[in-house]
Amino acid sequence: MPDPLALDRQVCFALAAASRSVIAVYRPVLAPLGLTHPQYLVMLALWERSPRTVRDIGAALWLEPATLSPLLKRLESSGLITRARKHSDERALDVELTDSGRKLRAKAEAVPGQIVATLGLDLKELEETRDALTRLLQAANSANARD
Amino acid sequence: MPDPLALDRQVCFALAAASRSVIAVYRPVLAPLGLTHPQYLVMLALWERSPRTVRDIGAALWLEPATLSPLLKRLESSGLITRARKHSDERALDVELTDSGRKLRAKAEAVPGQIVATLGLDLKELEETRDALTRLLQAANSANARD
DNA sequence: CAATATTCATTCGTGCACTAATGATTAGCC
DNA sequence: GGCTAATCATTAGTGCACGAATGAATATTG
Repeated sequence: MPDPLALDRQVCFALAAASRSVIAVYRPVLAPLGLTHPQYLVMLALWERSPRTVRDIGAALWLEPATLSPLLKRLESSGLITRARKHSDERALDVELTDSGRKLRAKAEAVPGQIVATLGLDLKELEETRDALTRLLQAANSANARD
Repeated sequence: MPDPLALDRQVCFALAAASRSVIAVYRPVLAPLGLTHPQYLVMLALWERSPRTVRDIGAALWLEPATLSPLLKRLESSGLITRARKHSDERALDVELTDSGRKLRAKAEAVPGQIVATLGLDLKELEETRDALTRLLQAANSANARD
């Protein structure tokens, strides 16, 4: 009878460790862009659509506004975004790309290829893993919403 | 032509978001045990073998000593472990379970089942995802060791 | 055996990430 | 129109997580 508490049988351990380790692969790749990994994800969200509110970005990335608030200030002081209250609703904050922020996209386009090459994994397997993770994310989000 | 920077195509996003969201599922389950998720992983490592040094635990969990040092102090003040210099090598620190720490294992045995039930996912798919993540972890660790 | 290098844990500084509390603004309702 | 409730971002507080620097102890090497 296998031990259900064995470390190498835990999904949560494989998940947490893989997440940290893959982010570590991104670190030297993103450093020349002046971005951390969470900042990179925010930029991906803004390259898809800008301006967006803090809440909207949080919904896309599954991050709390409390997490984004200081992060966005750092992106602002890096000159990649602007932060300004929405005219139609003074509670909300419009986060918008600057020219510099838009320009950064060209450099970022090389990132995914570099990561895949560094990992040295089959692209097909990588995409299957991503889809499995997306299903897991949905299941976990449903569970968290139920509580 | 699909956009390679689209958020929902990024493995790193699915990975990071799933990791955070699954840990959020653990939170209410671990709270009655007085443990955070990283603390839970350290306890798993110690239930497999005790005493262990900081470095040894770090190697098992892929965590830096700088991360573990304060975490272990918190586990010590919770009364679950003891911290003492090794006699054979005064540089190293022996981390050892207390009676209270050993006893906690009984309660922890219910955790994996609760999580799987809450996620409501097929156990077989979950194990396949775990194995895919383990391969990804190894690939990322190899890449990080190469730099 | 003595100088040097390595190893181990810790501390410091920075940056997430979450919960709970706060304050400002808007929406809903009588 | 004014009360109440909901919504939005921010702040405070706690706990990871990492790189770099530190200091103590052990290995290694000339």
